[in-house]
Amino acid sequence: MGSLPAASRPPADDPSIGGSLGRRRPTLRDVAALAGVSFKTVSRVVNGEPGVSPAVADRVREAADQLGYRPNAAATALRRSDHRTATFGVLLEDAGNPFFAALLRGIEEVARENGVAVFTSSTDLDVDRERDMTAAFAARQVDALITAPTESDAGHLKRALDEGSRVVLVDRTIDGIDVPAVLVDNQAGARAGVEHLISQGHRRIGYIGRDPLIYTSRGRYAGYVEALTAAGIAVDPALVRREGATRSSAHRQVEELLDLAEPPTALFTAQDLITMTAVSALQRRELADRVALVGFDDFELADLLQPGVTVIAQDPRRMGALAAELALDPEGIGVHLVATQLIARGSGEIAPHR
Amino acid sequence: MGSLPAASRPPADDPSIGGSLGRRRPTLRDVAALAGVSFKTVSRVVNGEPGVSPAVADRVREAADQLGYRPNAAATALRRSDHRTATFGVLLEDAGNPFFAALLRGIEEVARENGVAVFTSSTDLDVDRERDMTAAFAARQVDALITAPTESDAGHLKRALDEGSRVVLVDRTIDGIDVPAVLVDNQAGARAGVEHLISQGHRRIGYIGRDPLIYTSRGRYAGYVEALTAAGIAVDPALVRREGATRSSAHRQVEELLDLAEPPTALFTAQDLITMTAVSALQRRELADRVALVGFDDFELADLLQPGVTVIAQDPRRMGALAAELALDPEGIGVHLVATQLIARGSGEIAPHR
DNA sequence: CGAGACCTTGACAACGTTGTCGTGAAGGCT
DNA sequence: AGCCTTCACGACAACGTTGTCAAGGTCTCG
Repeated sequence: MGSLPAASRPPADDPSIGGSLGRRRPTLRDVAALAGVSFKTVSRVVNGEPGVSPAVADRVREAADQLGYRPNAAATALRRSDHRTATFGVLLEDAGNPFFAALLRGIEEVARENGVAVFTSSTDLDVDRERDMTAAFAARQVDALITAPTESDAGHLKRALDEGSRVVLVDRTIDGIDVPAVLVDNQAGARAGVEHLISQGHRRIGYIGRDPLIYTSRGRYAGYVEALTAAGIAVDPALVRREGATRSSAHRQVEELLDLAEPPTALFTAQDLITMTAVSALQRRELADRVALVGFDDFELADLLQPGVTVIAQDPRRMGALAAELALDPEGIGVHLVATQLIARGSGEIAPHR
Repeated sequence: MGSLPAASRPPADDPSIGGSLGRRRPTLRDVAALAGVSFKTVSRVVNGEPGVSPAVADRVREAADQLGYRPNAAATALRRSDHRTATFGVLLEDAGNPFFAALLRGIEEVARENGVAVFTSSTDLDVDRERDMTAAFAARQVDALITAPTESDAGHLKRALDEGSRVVLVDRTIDGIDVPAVLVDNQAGARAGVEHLISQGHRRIGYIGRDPLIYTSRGRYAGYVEALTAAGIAVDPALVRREGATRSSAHRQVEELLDLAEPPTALFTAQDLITMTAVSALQRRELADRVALVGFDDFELADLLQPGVTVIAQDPRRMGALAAELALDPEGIGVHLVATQLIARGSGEIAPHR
């Protein structure tokens, strides 16, 4: 939205200094000198503490505006007894993946509304990187670390807790640590998706997921098994692929299933990138209209493909917002489940073909 | 060894390795006490400064490891004469948009390799939000601010410069400030896209862009005009829409063009979201095979749509990496152009229909 | 009109680190 | 042997802020 430039406050009216270099940032003492009070009084005014007469407070505010005073965040963080920094660290698998990108936006939104700045980093499921960034964020004394942990020990998170940061898990949880979490019921979601396929008459349903080390992968596979079992269909290991976590591993596994002598009549794909890979493979083989497909995670353009892709949609933005609220609330606790939703668009409503 | 209450501060000469909660973070002094040296010596070892004998250095490192010492970032930032914080601020339009998400990943990558933590925020083109977050990042003394500025005055960026942060522009530039920038030649890219349509025989080519306040919108429109003019085709204002910057404004404008009594035979869409909107509208009207389409920005699944969508692709990840390198290099300077590339996938190769 | 309570303000220490300088010991040179 | 340099290390100030406490003034009330 092209909003017009709003009224802008000019910085210090100091045209004398042409060179931008070397100008020291004004401190409490500078403001105090200009206002003719002690620097502690300025501190009080800036922080809205009581005990300053209105007249003095006005004078101080004027001086602060004139100099363009801004508190030094490092000094504040260093000195405050509660060690609050108004900063979160967010550690997700991949900020480039639309699911996590939306999740990040949800966090950002709530953080901004509360004056909190957000550190971000992507782990790409690399445990070392995760540990390094956790340490980097903890060293910067983030008030909270919001993370989708890679499966490993929780030591680094415990340590972050020890050092005074809150920890909130999102999308994934991990044993050995008791912190609030925002999750979806992966098992129920996947079960609903597979049941949807079964209700179309499918009995040979392929499953393509990611490494069982990933928390979400386990739940989704359990939902697949549960749906089949409930329908009296035996789980055929030949139709199950759950290795790796990359595009190329997804690609390979999709091809493997379709290359079977007796290929599945439907596919359940357990993540957005896998679903896209499956669409690609089905299209290339001109099977998009013959093999049914339901994917976990909604994604952009799913409705514009031919056929539209039926998905189990999450609400990552909401998950992020919820996680941020838990991070803000010192009393925040417990596991919060966000609902999934089946969105039928065509690919999941294809009847079995041989 | 349980000092239970958190209120009192235990003397730090307690080398027990118990995982007690609320444990105060060890400081230089704690390590020094354990190693039997002065805290300044520990500081030297930690920072790899010379002037410490190997034997003492080993002893110090051992003590630091045992206590799990980590430097306090706030104290360092406060005290250092160069005010480096090993922190960047990144301010983009929308971390949820795949273009900016990839750009962010590019920045993250380079930052991580150099031990730099990254603050992120999305502006949604809101000038106030942009100013607020710039201020929030500057208050935290980021070493560099990497931003795709919303069109407005550069005052807040100048001020960030004044306060000692480097500023690097990415994707967009702005007048009144002389800082390094990573851009693409929007005009040349758009021109190539429109020429591609002209070469298929199109002469009624619609243009759907965003508010001209956005830097990239101006260049892309100029490329459209340039291509038409070079081919001797008059620019027909009836075929041009460039208002707003939202999905709904894009949607409305696409519909308007297609509703014309004499609609265009081809569309040039100046941004990924607009392109997706156009695909959606064309599909709904069953015109996807009759109206040609070239879009600026590549996007996921563009090759799987029917027809595949011809685009002018950028390389946002590389743009981000380049911007981060410029941010790291105190000598970094100048405008860096990253090439665009036309990727033909079908939609841009449709011949004119009436 | 005096005593106590309250209000406003300032002086000062402290947070954990880096930068500057001093000091004593060891080593090199004539 | 005497002097100067170098080396290893420590003492201390300083960064800009918040927390604690005390000083001085004003107000209330008996």
